[in-house]
Amino acid sequence: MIDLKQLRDDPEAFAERLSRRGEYDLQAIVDLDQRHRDLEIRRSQLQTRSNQIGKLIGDRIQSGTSPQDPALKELRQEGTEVKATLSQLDPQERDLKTSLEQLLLTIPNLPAEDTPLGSNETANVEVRRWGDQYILEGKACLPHWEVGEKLGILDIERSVKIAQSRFITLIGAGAALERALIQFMLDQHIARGYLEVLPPLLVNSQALTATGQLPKFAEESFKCDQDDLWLAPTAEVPVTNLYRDQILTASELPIHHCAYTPCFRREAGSYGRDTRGLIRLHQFNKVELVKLVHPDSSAQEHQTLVNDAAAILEALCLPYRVLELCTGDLGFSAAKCYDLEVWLPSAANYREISSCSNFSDFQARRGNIRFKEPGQKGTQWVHTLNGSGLAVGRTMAAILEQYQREDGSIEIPEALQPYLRRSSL
RNA sequence: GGAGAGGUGGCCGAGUGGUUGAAGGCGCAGCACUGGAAAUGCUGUUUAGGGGCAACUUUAACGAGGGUUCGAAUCCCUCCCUCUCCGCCA
Repeated sequence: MIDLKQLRDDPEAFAERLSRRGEYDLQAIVDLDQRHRDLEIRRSQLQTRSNQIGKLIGDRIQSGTSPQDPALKELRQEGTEVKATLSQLDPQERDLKTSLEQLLLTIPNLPAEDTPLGSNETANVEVRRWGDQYILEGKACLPHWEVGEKLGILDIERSVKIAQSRFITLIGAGAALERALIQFMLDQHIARGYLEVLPPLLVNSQALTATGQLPKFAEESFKCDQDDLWLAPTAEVPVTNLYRDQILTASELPIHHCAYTPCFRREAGSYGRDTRGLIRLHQFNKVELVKLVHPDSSAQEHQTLVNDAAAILEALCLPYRVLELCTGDLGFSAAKCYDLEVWLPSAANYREISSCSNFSDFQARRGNIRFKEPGQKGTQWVHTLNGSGLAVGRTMAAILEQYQREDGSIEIPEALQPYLRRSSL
């Protein structure tokens, strides 16, 4: 949620910053806010009078006046009249407030001051590369799904029978490899101080609204018909919402969580893209990193988040690059975002494997997640950040290609061997 | 699914119509005591919105919504959620 006061105080500056992302109608919000406040002033003045009358009558009765005394009749009369007016203004004000809030929920986060300008992914900025020495140009390489099927470790066709396209079944060593990757990633993150959680995979509308998937992106998630429950598109949703409506103390920050969960996405609008293999599935496994931090340290926490995700790729000797997303390519809730892209030999290109975002106070406002500085008045919004650490299926894809031998067998990365208890597939 | 209990401040927990934003405790902050700390004592400590340069002021909030009343945390209705027991299932 954007900061309404910030918009009110300097609409031009606000509009300029937001326009770096794209076109949004702020005027409707400004107008609605003005109307709402005008009405609130009138309503609360009347309410004051109503409260005074109640108090006056109470005081007189306390000091001995009979409740039936005719002197009270006039006051009662006025009270009734004021209340009648109030009963008209009240719902009007509430309607304005609701409309205002609904509009506010559709406005994306402001990009950070230093987020690179640009309207689409071509303007993203490469920050660094790692592992160039592992990239073998011109290496003969089967795409991971072909190698996988040849080895009998993944089954795409039969998965369609069970569910539909974009679902996959892992078999034998494939299942074990996926499990080993999950365990390996979690162990790495836990060793770096992240507290593991295993949250519910179904989340309610309030939770999705807090992290920003609702109301605008309802078609991206699977919905349960009978209940107000959705299949979580990412662990970001349940883990961040652990803290919804909470007031933390400053000393509890930062909070670092890691979580392995399956993720469910409808991938509406991506028909025809990445139709083969492990890259784009309706259900995939992911280890997620989630942070709740003090605003003062949020930029630094963002850097370490990226490093913690990248550490997995380095431990697996998978070449990658880091992109900083431009304003036009930023996700709805993000103020700043780095993508990690892993090298996929079959495509001879980099492919997103982690997205590390700083949401500043945007999700905290929507989810009402605050903290208190001991001894100080009032509360502040926490900053939330998260990133994949990593997308497990895509990691598996990268390994099946990067570690592919000429005979089609797969070498197991050294770091993973203790988990899989074998050195090749 | 059947029966019962309950939802109050950062937390626990009192409170059944009139200065109750709400006793008490915990926690937290300040002060005193101490070489320093613990313990102890005293004092303070809800949040959100509006108006105001500010001091300040006003409104709202005791699960949610509605009703009764001049006045509701307290009475009535509806809904939601949690817990316990029974049944069923993993």
